[in-house]
Amino acid sequence: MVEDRKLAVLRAIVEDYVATEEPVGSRALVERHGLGVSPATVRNDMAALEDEGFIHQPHTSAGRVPTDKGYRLFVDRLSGVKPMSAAEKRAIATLLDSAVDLDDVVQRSVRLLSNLTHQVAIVQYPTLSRSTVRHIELVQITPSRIMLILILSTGRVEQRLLETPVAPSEHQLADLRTRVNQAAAGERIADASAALGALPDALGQDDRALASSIVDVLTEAMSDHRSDERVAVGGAANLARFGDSFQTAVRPLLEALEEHVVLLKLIGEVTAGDSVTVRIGHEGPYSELASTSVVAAGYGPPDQALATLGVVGPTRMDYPGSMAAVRAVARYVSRILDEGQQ
Amino acid sequence: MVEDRKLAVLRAIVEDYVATEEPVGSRALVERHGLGVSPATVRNDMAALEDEGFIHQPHTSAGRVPTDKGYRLFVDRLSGVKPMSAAEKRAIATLLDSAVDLDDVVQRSVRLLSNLTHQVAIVQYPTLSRSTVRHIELVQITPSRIMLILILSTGRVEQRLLETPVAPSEHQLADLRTRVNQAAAGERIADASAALGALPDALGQDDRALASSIVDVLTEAMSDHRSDERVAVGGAANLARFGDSFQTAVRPLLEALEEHVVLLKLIGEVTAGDSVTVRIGHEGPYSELASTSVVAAGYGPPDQALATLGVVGPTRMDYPGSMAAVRAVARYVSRILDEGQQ
DNA sequence: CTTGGCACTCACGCACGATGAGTGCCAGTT
DNA sequence: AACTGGCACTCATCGTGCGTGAGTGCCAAG
Repeated sequence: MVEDRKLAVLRAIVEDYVATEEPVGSRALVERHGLGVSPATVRNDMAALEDEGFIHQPHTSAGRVPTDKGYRLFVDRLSGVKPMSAAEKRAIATLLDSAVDLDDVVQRSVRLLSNLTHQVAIVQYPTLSRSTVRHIELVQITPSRIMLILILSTGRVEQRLLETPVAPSEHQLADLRTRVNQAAAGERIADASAALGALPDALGQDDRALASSIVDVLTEAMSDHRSDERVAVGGAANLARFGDSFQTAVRPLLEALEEHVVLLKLIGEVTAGDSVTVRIGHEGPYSELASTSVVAAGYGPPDQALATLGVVGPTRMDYPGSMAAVRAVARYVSRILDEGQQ
Repeated sequence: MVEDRKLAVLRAIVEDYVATEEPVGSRALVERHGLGVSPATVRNDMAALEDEGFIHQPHTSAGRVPTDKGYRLFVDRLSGVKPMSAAEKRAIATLLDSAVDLDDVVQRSVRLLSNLTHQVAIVQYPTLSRSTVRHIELVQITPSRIMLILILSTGRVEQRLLETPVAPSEHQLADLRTRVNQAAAGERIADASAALGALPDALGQDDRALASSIVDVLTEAMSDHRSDERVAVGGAANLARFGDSFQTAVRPLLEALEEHVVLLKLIGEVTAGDSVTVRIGHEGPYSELASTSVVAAGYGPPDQALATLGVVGPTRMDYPGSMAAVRAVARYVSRILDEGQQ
């Protein structure tokens, strides 16, 4: 089928261009890949592919380069996900298994992803919104200061310092500790906030002021969007491999890497739970990043994605490999979190 | 004095080169700066300066460029610290004053420093070693799991999860909580570790196993060097301004930015408490970073530096401005920490 | 010690032509 | 209808040569 060969040609162009970083010509194509036709035939196919917008030549008498549309077709229909080697799987497992806490898991994942893909890796910390309250602790630091510690099911710990005008008694504090835990422990963030909100009214005059300031701080900590926006970034040194187009491509990306909100928007909008999402060049929300692609996946419990992770790189990147790495890491992290939570 | 003018010429060369990024010639010098002599005179001085190793010409018929030795002399004797403007001081104060916790202070400082200097900023989190234990909390999460929370005087909170073979009783846990706090609260890390180590022996058979595993985890958390190595990095986008020499200068730096140990070594070794340390080019410990300079200062209580912060940039950088910014931020952070601790 | 003058060096920019990779098209073959 | 060989054409790249000018070093005079 001629149509099949055209797709094979596109695949070959993408693979060669990704490998060599140079426009690929008809002769080189037939030599490197074993398509059993002559360069002239390939040229015809190339002309057709160019008409359809899948490839593009930088200038006359140069080879062809895939367009964003070409990469899209490649990713959707021509590539599949390259399976990870057993050694890689083992490396992932052992590295992540030896993580000691949530922060460690996230940091190791970033490192892992950037090492596996040789690209910039981004891992979002698990969001608060879907997690539940595991425990609330009130600790008297000084007579006029209480530290509130909020422990969530994901293992995240939020702490807040509270100044009190009058020093509460030991007994009073113990009572409050019991009450807030009864109200909030085991509940989802949203429900816990509501339950806590009703708490002060049920108390006597003496406790009410203290209780309500504690509740205020706790609800603030729960709704704190700062935590939702936390991400870890790694492998920025791989940007040095960008080759050409430093100023046009690397600089905006470096800037984006510091704007965590931007990063989250890049990585986010992952559709289903397990599948890997690929966003190619201009498909993304930022025009400055038109020459970068994003490969991302959600992680967390099977039914609900807690957060996302992924890699960012030039549109000319190894999609099958990156997709495989992202998917594998996402799965392992999900499993680790699941075990840690039981 | 002719010697004085030579120094003035050196200063002018450094300033112009920093500003324009191009080798500076004799004519441009006398025009831009008001030295009341002719280009020929300046040329003589330049020749002398070159003989002494303070400047260097990339090739015949090009202007002069400062050497590391030239920058060193400039920093030591010719520049002084450019005072911050009132507006800048206010910006620092308001930004840092509105930080909510230790992490926030550090993150705001990084942002501040990189914005003020247009360079890569690095802030080390306060070290554990000199801080004291404020409180230890034991929280029963599930029957077989205890969460240990270690609160330090710097505001840092370390948490560890502990699996217990047998579920301790509520009363048992409360007793242990009291004991560990009696032993450790208020003590320095090192002393607290020692005091805790002796604790299990003073207990009855039943409690001893549990106590010793708790103590083990706590001492591990206290001696955990991971925490000592934490740093925040910001302003990496400023690397895009490096102009030439991307591969030679930016890449190793990008790599270093991910190796926090390397960063600490770069920033560290700050001599006195308050003064600003400058390390120029090859003076640093890494040959790959020969074309970068570091401006750093310690912060913390007046007598003892808790940690360091600073900026990293090309040897061709605005030393007076950077030194001013680093010093100002270090002072403000010290003050904030001091207040927060009282 | 400073200065004007002068010869000299050499990076930089530009034009020019040769080279060759790669293309598009067409006529012939299967 | 699909493939192939041939051929003319385009054009980026590279090396060469040359003019220009910024900048220097040196020297003799002030």
